[in-house]
Amino acid sequence: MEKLNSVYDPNSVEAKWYRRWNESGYFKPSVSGDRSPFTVVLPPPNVTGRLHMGHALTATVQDCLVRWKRMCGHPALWLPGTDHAGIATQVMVERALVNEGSSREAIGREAFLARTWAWKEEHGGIIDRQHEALGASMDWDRYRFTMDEVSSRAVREAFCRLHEQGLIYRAYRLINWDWSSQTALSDLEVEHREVDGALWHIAYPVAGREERLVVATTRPETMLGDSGVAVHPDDPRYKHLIGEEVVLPLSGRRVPIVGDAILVDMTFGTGAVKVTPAHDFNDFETGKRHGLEVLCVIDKQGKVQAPAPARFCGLTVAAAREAVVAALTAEGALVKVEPHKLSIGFSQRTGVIVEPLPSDQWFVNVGSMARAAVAAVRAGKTRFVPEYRTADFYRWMENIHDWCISRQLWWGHRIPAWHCGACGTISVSREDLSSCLSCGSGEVTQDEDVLDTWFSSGLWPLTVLGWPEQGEALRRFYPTSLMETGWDILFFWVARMMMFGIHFTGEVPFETVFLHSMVLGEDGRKMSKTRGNVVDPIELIDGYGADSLRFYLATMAGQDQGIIFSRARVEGYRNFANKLWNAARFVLMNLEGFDRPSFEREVVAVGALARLDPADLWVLARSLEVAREVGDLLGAYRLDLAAHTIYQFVWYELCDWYLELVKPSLASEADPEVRRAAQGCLVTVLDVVLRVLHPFLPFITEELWQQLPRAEGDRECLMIAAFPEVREWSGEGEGRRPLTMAGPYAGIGALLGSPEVASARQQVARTIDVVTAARGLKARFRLPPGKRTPLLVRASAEDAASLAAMQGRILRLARLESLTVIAVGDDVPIESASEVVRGIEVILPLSGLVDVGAERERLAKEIAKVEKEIEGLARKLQNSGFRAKAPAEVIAKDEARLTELGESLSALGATLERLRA
RNA sequence: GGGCGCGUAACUCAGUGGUAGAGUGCCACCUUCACACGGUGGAAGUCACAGGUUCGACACCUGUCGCGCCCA
Repeated sequence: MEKLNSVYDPNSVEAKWYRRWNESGYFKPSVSGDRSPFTVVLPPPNVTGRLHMGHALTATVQDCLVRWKRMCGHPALWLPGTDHAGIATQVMVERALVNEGSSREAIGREAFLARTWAWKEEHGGIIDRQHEALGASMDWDRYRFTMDEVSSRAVREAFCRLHEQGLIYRAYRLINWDWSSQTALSDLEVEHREVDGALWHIAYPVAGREERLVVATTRPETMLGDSGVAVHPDDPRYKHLIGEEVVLPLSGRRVPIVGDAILVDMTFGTGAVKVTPAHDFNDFETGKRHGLEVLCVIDKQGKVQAPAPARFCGLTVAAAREAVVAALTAEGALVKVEPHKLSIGFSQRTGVIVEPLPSDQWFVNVGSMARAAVAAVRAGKTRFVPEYRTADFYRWMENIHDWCISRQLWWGHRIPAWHCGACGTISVSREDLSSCLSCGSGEVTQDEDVLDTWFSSGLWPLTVLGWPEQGEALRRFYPTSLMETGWDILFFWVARMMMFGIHFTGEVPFETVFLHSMVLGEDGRKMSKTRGNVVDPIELIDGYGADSLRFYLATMAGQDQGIIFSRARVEGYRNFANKLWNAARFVLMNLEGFDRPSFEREVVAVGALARLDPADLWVLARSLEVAREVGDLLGAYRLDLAAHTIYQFVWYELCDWYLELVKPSLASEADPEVRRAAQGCLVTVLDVVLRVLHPFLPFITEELWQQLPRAEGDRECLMIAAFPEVREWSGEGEGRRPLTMAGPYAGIGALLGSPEVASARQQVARTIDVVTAARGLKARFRLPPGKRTPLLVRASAEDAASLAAMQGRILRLARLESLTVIAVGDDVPIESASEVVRGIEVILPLSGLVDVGAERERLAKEIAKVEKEIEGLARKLQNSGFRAKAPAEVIAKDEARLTELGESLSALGATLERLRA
C-alpha cells in the first residue's frame, strides 16, 4: 500500500485516472448485457469557446447520470462535439482582420474561410480539454464538429428534403437585420430589453380638411417611410377620417388613413398610429391587410436612404431621429414628447439594435413539425423535467413563426441552391451544380448565404449518430435517452431537435429533457464580463479539484430559480473530499492481515450476521439503505438530494460514529475474529460508499478504490464496477425489502430489515444519545472534553443491558473515567447534573463542581419547556377532531412522545427535588 | 400586457399536511494515535405578508408585496 498523505491533493491524481479510463476504452458503450443503452448527446458548445459555469453544470449532470447508468450495467454512450457557431466565430475573425487593417471584403470569401478554419484549428478544442479536466466520460472516438463531412452531408440532405417537401422556401419578408455583422437573425437571436424612450406626438394634416391627425410614435424617424395612418374603426374621434389621406410633414407625400382594429389600441397614445410596413413587424402585417406600399428608407448599414427626402439620406438612424424631430419642431408639427418605456431588440451576438428590414431570405415552414413535436410530448414520448417546463414548450410551439434560416455570413453551411443567370430559376441540389437544372445554362452561381447555425445543431442528435446513413449507431442509440441543457435554451436546441428528429425519423430524438437553471454570479446576477462577476470553472478545478466543483454543481442541479454561485460551498465540498480521503486512509491503515476474499466467502456471502457487532450491522444496513436511496433519487433526476444523502451518511454516520465505534475492535489486542469482522465491515462499507459517490466524485473515489483490497471477480476499475442497486426484492407491499443487490454484497442485501439489524439500530441510537448527553453535560459545566469523569446511567433493564454491552465504546467516546449503569429505583448522588434522553437518565456526579443554584435554575427552565410541550401535546391528543381524523400512526407517535416527555419530566422533577435537599 | 418560477438562520441552499434542516460564517472549548480542509458543545429563523381550507399549514387555496426569467 502506498503511503497516503493526510491532505488530499486532487491535482496529483485527476489527470492520471482520466487517461487510464480513456485508454482502457471505458468511455465506449459496453456491448454485452441485456440492459437498454443509455445515450446522451452533449449540446455542442462553440468550438472556439471556453468552459463556463453553465457548461460545467451541464457536463456534471450528464456525466453523473452517464456514470451511474454505466455502473448499473447499461451500455452508456455520451456523444461529444462542437458547434461552428456562425456569427460568433465570424465576428472574432473579422475583429482580428480589422486589427490588421484588413477586412473580410478586402481578402474575399475564399481567403476568409481559410482564415476562419485556421482560427478554428488554433482556438478550437480547448473546451474539449476542459471537459476532460472535469472528468466527462465522453466517447471521443465519435466526436463530431458541425462542419465536418458527416455533419455537412446531413445538413445538405435535410435542406434538400425539406425543400422538396415544400417546407423550405424563399421569400421577400421583413426580417431582423444586424447591421454590424451584416446578416439576418432569427427571432430567437434577438434579445428584447426595456429601455427609457419617448413617445413623440406628431401632427399629420388631413388632406383637404382643416383637421390634423395626431399620431404617437416611439420611432419618429421612420415617418420617412410611412405609407399610411391607422385608426380604430370604432373610434368616434377618427372614424369619419377613414378613407381620407394625410399629408406627411417633411416629405409632403400623401398616404391613406385606414381603419384597423388589430393594430390600433384606442387607449394608447393618441389612438392614431403611423404605419411603416418596411420597418416594423406589426406595420408590415397591417400594410398587407390594407395593400399599403413597403417603402424601405433604411439601408443595410443602418442609414437612411431614398425614397426619404435627400436631406436625411446617409444619416444613421439615431442621427436621423434628431434631424427629423428638429425639422418637425421647426414645422410646428411636433405636438408633444412624453417619456415612455419601450422594449427594443438587440442582437444577441453583436449587441447592436436590430433593425427590421425587408429582404429576400430562406425560411422553414415549421407549423407541421411543431404540431408533431407537441403531439409527441402530449403522447408522453418525451417528458420534461421539471415537469412544469412542458407548458413553456407547448406555448412556444403553438405560437411559432416560420424560421428565417439564411444568414448573410461566410462561415457556415452554404445554402445548396444555385441561381441561374439565364432563366432565373433557383435549383436546389444535394450535389454541387455547374448548370441550371431547369434550362441547362452554365450561368449558375451558388446562393451567397449560409444557414443559421441552429439549423445544423437542430440536426445534432441525428448527425452524431451518422444520419442520413441508416447505420448501426442510429439503430442502436436512437432515440437517445436524455437531453440535458439550460432551460433558457429550450427553444434553441430542444424545440428544433424535436422538430427535425421527428420529421426525419418519425421518432422523438430523446425520451427525457432535463432542464437546469442558470448559474448566476455571487452577486445574484447573470455572469457577464462587464459586471466582472464571472466565475471560471477551470480556476475552481485548479483550486479545489474537479470533484469538489462537480459535487457543488450536483447539489445545485435541482434548482428552480437561478443558481447563485457560492465559493464557500465549493470549499465545503473540497473539505468533504478530504474527509472521505482520511476516512479511507484510516481504513487502509488498519487492514494488516486482512484477506477480503475469505471474509467475503465466510461472512458476507453466507450472511453470517452473528459474527458481526451491532455497530457493524448498523453501518452495513445504513450504507445499503443509502445506496438504494441515492439510486432512487438519481432515477428521479434529484441529483441535489442524492448528493446530500450520501454526504450526510459519510460524514455524520460513517465518520462521526462508526469509525469511532469500531476503533476498539481494531486494536492489536482485540480478539482476532472481532478484528477481522471490523476490518471486513470497514472495507465493505467503504466500497459501497465509493461506488455510490463515484458518479459525483469520479477521481477521488477511483484513486481510493484502487487501494482497497479487491473483492473476488470484481472489475479492474471503479468506473465500471457495479453500482449497489437492488436486483431482487422479497415480500410485497409494506413488508417489501431488498433481497439482493448488485456488486459484491449480493447476499447482504437481506440485512435490511432483519431483526438483528433492527435491534442493532436501537442499540447504536441509544449509545449515540448517551454519549452526546455526557459530552453536553461536561460542556455545560465547563469541563474540558478530555477530563475523565465518572458517569451514571439510570435506565430500564432492557436499556441497561443494551448499554452495558456498549460500555467500552461509551467510555471511549465520551472520554469517561467510569460508567455505572443503575436501575430505575436506585439512588444517585445529590450533587450531580443530569440529562434525559429516550427515557434514559444520564447523570454526571460533580461533587463540588456544580453550582447548585445555577443548575436548579436551568432545571426549572427545562421543566417549564417540557411542561409546555406536554401541555400542547396533551391538548392536541384530547382534541376530538384530531382523534377522529388524524391517521392512527400519527396519534400513536404523539402518544409515545407524550409518554417519553412524561418520563423526562419526572426525572427532571426528581433531580430538582434532590438539589433542593 | 400574458405566462412561469422563487421569497426558509448573517450568506448559499434542502425540506415535509403532524416537534423547523444542511454547508459556510459566528461564539466557547479541544495539538484524543484518519482528518485543524479536523473534533466537541453552542448561539442564531413570527419559514415575505394577509386571509382561507384543515383536528393540525412553513407546506394546500386566494390575494398583496418583493426578486428573477420567458413571451409580446
